[in-house]
Amino acid sequence: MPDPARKLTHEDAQGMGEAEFLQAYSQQRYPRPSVTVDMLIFTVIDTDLKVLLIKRGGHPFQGSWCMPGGFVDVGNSGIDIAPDVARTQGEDLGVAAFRELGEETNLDAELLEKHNVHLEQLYTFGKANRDPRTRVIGIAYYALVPPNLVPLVRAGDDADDARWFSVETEVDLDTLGFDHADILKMGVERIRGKIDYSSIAFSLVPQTFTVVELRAVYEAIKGRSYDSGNFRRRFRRMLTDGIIEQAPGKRQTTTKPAKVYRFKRPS
Amino acid sequence: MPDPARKLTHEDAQGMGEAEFLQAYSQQRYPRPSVTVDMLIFTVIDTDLKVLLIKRGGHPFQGSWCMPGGFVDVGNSGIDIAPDVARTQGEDLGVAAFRELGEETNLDAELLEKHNVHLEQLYTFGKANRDPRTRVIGIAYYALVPPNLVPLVRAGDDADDARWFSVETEVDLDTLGFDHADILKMGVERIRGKIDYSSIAFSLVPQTFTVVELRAVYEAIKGRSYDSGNFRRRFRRMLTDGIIEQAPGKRQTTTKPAKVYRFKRPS
DNA sequence: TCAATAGTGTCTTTCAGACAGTATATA
DNA sequence: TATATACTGTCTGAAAGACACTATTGA
Repeated sequence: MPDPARKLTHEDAQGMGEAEFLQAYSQQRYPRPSVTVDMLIFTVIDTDLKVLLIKRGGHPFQGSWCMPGGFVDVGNSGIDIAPDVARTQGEDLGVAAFRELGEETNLDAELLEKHNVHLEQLYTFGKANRDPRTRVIGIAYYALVPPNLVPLVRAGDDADDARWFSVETEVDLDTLGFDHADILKMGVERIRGKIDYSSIAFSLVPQTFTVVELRAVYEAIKGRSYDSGNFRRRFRRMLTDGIIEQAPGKRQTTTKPAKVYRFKRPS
Repeated sequence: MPDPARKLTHEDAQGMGEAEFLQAYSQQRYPRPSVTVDMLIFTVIDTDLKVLLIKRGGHPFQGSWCMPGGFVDVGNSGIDIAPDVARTQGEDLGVAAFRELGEETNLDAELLEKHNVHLEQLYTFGKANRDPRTRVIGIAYYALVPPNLVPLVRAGDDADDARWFSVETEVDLDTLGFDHADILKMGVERIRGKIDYSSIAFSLVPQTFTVVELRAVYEAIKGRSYDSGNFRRRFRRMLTDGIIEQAPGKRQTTTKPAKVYRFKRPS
């Protein structure tokens, strides 16, 4: 029987059955990194792409603006426990991201589901020394919050530790903590690419929306203007293709009211 | 001074300077997951997309075919060391993937560089219990190996523990170990999408190639045929756009020899 | 009735698919 | 000279950019 605090050799393992092997394996201790989910939370307000940042209260990067994030719950993996205590592996990665999203925005799971808040894995950042405390592997996720939920998010002009920043005009990439400038740049790139061949744009408008509102989302994300007529033609195609449908009611403005539409979610 | 084996509270940390905080922090112990890089190694041979799989020698999934992979070196993070020993954080994530690629293919770094073997992060798989031994976060990378390097890879009909499998006709998704079927499916999807707007196809042909050879790569990855004339037109456009250029020599066949071209790598 | 926004139609270019056809090497 | 493969050209339709134009509302 090998020393449980040392690595299992191939020879050790050879004669064991699977159950016995797993028992022996659980006693080992390898160096392991910390793992976090880092949340890139976007919205579009007034043709302007915004990201939610929080001000760090503690070291390191105390006082710097950062994307929110947190550790993944991995149960009792990798720590010493009594032999008769059951091993648990904690929460799925996507669940951790969803939980963090809820905690950081102060929106409950039901609301996030109901408004089809889009949550998707972006990339995993794992350079050594990206966190001075210890080795941290950070799995970045991005979320797209529709503008009508923004007033419910715990972040505003009053909160001095959580705020929406215009990606274009307010974020200072040079002073973001950790490697969060890299994460933000990659996140913007990703949604810029993805808006053309996916339905993520519909996650950044209210449940019913006008042609102009959808166009504003495209313009905010792409950072360019779209010809009104040409965009309408694309919109009409989505209508005939059954991707969207007209919804009852009209959007009241100061002048001519506009028809509203809704996204027909693929079931 | 807080107990170093317990979590630092916000109050503990409040009065410290950054250096003192980092010192106190390093003494803590949180549960941490294991982290691996999982390698999806592709090539195209005879208009057929192939993936490199290895047969597992040990538990779990003993005898099953799997994608190769290995643990990320995280230095001495997260383990108990004497206070006077320096903390190290190990290797970058991308470096770990490159190292694993070299180890699993038996190709040295110089050769991988010289032949522009493409290596890119795919996705991070982090469901709880995806590995019965302990909580494992697996960062999947995919590599594209040009066919002329394939004879140098330690994997062939003779090796019974490492082999190239046709993704279409030979891989049995139902018996792949762990969640590797999911990883493979996502990898194929990714290169299918990416071949249209990136230059990854050039990583799957020799340094100089004919129109037909490049077309074969497209057909293997997309799983469809391309009209010869239409594909040539696309090819001509790449030529006039300066993406590729003609190379000296011709490809000898049984009939009319074909011109060969090379990819002009953006510098 | 006028200003402002909603909404339509046309011309042009680019590019992909379908497919007919020409050119040139070897056997 | 036959045939296999390399390579070119034409017709059509889908979709985007540029831009002129009409429709409908509130003030």
